[in-house]
Amino acid sequence: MVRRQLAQLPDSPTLADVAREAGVSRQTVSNVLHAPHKVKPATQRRVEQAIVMLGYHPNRSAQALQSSSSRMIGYRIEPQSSGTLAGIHDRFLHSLAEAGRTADHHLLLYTAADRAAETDSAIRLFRSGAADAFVLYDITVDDPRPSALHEKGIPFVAFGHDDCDAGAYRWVDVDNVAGTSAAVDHLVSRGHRRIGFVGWPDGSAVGDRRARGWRSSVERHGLADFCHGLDLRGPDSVQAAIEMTAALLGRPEPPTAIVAGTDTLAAGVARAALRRGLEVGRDLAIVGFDDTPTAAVLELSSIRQPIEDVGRHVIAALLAPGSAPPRNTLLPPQLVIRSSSAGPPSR
Amino acid sequence: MVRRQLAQLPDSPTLADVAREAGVSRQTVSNVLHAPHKVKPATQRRVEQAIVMLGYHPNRSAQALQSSSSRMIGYRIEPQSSGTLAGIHDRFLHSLAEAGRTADHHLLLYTAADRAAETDSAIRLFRSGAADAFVLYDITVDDPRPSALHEKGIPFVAFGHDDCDAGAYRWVDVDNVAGTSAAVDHLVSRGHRRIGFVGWPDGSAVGDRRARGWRSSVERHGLADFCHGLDLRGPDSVQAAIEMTAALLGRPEPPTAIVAGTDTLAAGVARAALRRGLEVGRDLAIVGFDDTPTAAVLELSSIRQPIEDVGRHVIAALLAPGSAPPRNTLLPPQLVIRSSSAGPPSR
DNA sequence: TTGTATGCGTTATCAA
DNA sequence: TTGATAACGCATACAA
Repeated sequence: MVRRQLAQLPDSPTLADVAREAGVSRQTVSNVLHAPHKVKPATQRRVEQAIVMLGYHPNRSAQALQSSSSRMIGYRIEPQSSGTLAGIHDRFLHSLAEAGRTADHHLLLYTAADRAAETDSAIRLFRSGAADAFVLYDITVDDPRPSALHEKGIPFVAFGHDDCDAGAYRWVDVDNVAGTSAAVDHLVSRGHRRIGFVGWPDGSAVGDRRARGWRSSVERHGLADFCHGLDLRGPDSVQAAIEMTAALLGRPEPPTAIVAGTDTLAAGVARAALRRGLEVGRDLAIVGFDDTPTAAVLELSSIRQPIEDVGRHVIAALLAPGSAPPRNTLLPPQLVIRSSSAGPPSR
Repeated sequence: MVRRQLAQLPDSPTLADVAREAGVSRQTVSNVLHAPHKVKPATQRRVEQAIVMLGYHPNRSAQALQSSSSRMIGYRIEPQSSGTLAGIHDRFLHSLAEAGRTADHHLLLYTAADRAAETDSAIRLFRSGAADAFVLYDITVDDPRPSALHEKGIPFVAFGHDDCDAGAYRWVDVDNVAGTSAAVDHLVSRGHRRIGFVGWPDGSAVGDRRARGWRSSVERHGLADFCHGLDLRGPDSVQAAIEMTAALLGRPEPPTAIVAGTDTLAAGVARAALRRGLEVGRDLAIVGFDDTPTAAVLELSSIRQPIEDVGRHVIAALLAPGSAPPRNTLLPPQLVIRSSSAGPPSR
């Protein structure tokens, strides 16, 4: 009563209100919603009319309390999307939310200072019933989170995986090896033979796979000799890429094409080429990774991750019965060709 | 019992468990948490020990049911962040989540096909008690959402505002006029006199303000004659900016500097300059808007929105008592100077 | 097919 | 200061 007056608006109608309106018991209303076959069609219609008339919506807190399931999926959002998700984080988040919607689940966003705090928060959210399950992303080598959550019996699915404990938890990932591999295939088909790679230092799960894809494809095409020494590593920054590219282009036999581990690096490669007076796409072919907005702006070819599919698979795995064996999923990326890799090698 | 066995793990401890462990009543435990002054220090300690020992966390569903407040803030996430939030959406979302955390509130993400569906979803979420309040962003002229939510008595705060009904709801916004105005000031101080503007067509709340900032500053500096006809508009795309810039640079007296309404447009301006053989920062100065990652990559000067502050203010307004008069907030942006506007005009 | 009783975990009211 | 009881809205087992 008091609340009703304070808020200046009627409280939401409850199951009991609907029952009263329809002249039936609460249980009958509940049955109409959850087991319609148990209710006489006429009654059913009457109840449904009452529901519409009153604008009734089941109270999720009450449902959650009763079922001990909040239908909320926890997701930690980082200050600036890190490494592999930079530039496509938006798409991922939206795809998760969209996939969740179809199953009447919502995303619960939370923040944490670091991975330890992230795990702590997840445990607290789970124990307090605020979230039923979690999505982890940016899985690194020896990531402490999967085992921490597993130990507490907290359901989760990871976007990304570490080869070491790939079987220990459920994950969805994009086939990064196939990505850079396809980039090399593409460049080879354009006539390139000296194809360089600019990527992250060894030791990161994603970076290592992207490097491996480049190497394996180069070898498969029998270009290992041509590409010897054309594999440089550094931090994921424009500046680092500029320096690495300068080194590559300064060689006696410089590469005619460069595959970059990220679009940020690709942007640096392009910048370095321009500074040297080379025209991107004619004098030097470039392929980036992630198909970020920046790649589109710079007209850089790039490997596009099927993020929307990742989101769907993550949610599907999350809502699948936990007893089933982990069905992990590796999704193929797609090469988006733009002008930066359109032409044949000029020398 | 059954659930306990199925899940293979103990249910979270409840208030009753803590009470039993500490040898007190449930109410006493509740008092320790909410009104510690009512409890004898010794009892208090005993209860706190039991809480820690059992790893007790209050059940949020039960709290929500009892208090009819979910401590959830609804936020619609769009497929690709639109217009004004492109490139900085991540930062905004994180700042909201972070600001909410300090008040023990979380973000609930939902999706919707369009604005009508967005409003419908918000109403449903509110009525079902899933969210207490909402954040709206990308407010346009004649935005239907504020009035729709207001009409239903649903609390919300907007990021952005429409001048027409600026007093009708609570909002937080960045001073876009001040942004482009500062950009012009900066360019004038570098010696530029013919300063162009490339922006969105008239009719958008944000775009109009950015254009107005440019114009007012140009006039204030007495450069209206120099800048006559240097104000072009088109869609927010690289291609459009290229075309507009080509037109500007093709004039008998081309501008020596261009302020762009967004970083995307600024990227197009830069591209067009390069195609014409001009060096950005030397032959043509450019200032973008939003300080997106793309601007950083291209070394474009840009107006940076204080998104973290916006998030804080939005949450603060949301959690402030609804009866207080709307205190709207206009935050100043900040010019980030990079090489694209470093030099003086060359001609 | 429909109605009754009970419990989910918490907080507020009231007695002791 | 502490403890018993009711209520929040829903869903389930059970009885009619």
